[in-house]
Amino acid sequence: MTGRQLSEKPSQLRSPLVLKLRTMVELTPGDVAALDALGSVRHHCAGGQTLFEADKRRTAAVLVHDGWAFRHRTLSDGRRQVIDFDLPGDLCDPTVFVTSRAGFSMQALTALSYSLVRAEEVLDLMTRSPRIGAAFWWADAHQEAITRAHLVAVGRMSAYERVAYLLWELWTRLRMIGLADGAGFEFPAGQDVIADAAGLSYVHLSRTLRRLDREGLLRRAGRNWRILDAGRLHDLVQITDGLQLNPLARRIQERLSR
Amino acid sequence: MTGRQLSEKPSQLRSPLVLKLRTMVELTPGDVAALDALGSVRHHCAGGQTLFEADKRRTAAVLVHDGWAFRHRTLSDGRRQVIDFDLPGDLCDPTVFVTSRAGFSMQALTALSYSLVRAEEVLDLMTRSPRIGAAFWWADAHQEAITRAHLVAVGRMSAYERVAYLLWELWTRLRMIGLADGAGFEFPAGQDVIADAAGLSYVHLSRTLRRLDREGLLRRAGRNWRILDAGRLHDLVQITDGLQLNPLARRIQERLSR
DNA sequence: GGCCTGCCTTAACCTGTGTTAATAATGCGG
DNA sequence: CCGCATTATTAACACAGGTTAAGGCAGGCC
Repeated sequence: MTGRQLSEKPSQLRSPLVLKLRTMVELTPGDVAALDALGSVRHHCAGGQTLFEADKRRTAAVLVHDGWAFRHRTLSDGRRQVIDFDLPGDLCDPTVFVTSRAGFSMQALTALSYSLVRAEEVLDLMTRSPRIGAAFWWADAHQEAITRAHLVAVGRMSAYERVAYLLWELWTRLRMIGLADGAGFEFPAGQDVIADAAGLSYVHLSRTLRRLDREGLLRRAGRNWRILDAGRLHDLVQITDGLQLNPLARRIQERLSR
Repeated sequence: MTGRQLSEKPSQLRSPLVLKLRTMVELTPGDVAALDALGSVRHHCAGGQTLFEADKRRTAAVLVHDGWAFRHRTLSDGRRQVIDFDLPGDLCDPTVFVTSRAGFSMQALTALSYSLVRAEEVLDLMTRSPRIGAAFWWADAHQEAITRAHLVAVGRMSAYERVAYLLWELWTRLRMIGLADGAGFEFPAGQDVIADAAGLSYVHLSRTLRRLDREGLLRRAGRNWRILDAGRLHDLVQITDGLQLNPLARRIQERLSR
């Protein structure tokens, strides 16, 4: 829409990748330009499309610009665990830069606009700027924290708590990128997918959502979900680390920018 | 024991950190010397000791030289999920280099010999050598893969499969570092800890281990566990990624060493 | 050697979640 | 606005795994 300018673009027009990495590591204008270039070629696909599959070789990460996707692993008999949802600005997964095979499959949930970030380009950038290396590593660590909390939820929480946890996580992440407000958010996933994320059957997920409704925590109208009682929801959740951004970044930045 | 020599030390005397990182990224003698220095101060603690706690600030990672530890997250009512076991050579967790608070607690399982690797030192090293940065990042990505597979196991596998999965994971990792052979391994954890790793009650874990025994897959004598039928065990497991080392490293190395 | 203490095992029982299947919404193309 | 296909809900039932509690066994200590 707006032409590229020589000076700083207004941040609204920045690639979501830059916005995200920049929250953690202070980037020089040169870094920003290099990162912007990474996300410059846009691809599109329809909802339901598979972007890559587990155990296949890969040389590029997927940077989501617009739409939702999810990553999952499916066992030979069809049982499926959704690892995580991917939102605009998410890099799925940064691990590809140091690893050659995907540990999971990735599928678009809605129509998706994305870029492919080639591992070689990132490694080149790393050589030139340790700040960029740290920023990508941080993005990876952030995902790791999310996965870890997910493991705790699935391993040790009841269905009710687990679903609350998932809602909380998504709501928090969406608010961070301006796609949700204090009231709630649009959640484009079907209950089968949500159930596979929570490690529940879709029947029990439905029961559980109904209970959240009945008890006044959540109200749904189609894909529009409203949080009615954030306080009680948070009480159920307990683990909220892995979601908050992390102030050590300032320290990293000082170290690396010398 | 043996004095430090000017030339290459025999690899048996190398820090397990170097051995591990080197499997992935080709390191220069300078890199190796720098990494060796990281693990030079040894600390010791008794089994059961807590090394750090979730949500507390940290500035150093723990590098295990000898003994077992585990990382876990405990909910306010005492329910506990073991995230992972830490074996000699493991860096727990590399995430600290880009993150300021632990997402979990760490506890020694046996008497432990370890070093503290300060984030600042690693960041300094990264500035000097992108290879070292990539190596640490890889170590982090490797842990992430393990956690992810663990999530799938806990979320979507039956108790029987899940325990098989855990055994397989530990056995594989122990063989990689020469602490297990084709027959089995020493597993110093009590059943309460193993149960919390599998996301099961210790009673059901006991039942499940008995079943593995009854069906001829596993035989235990105290802490000594022997795998009797690796083939059938592997069939139960399905997911084995995250365990194999990864040949992309060669590519990284080429890129970074120019 | 006997006791104590901390595991591990077993049994009986209970409950949360899965399964199957029928019904009700919802959304979509014509 | 109707009919079809998909997705969500509900109900009835089954079962994996949790809970409680009672032994058993081994190792450490006096």
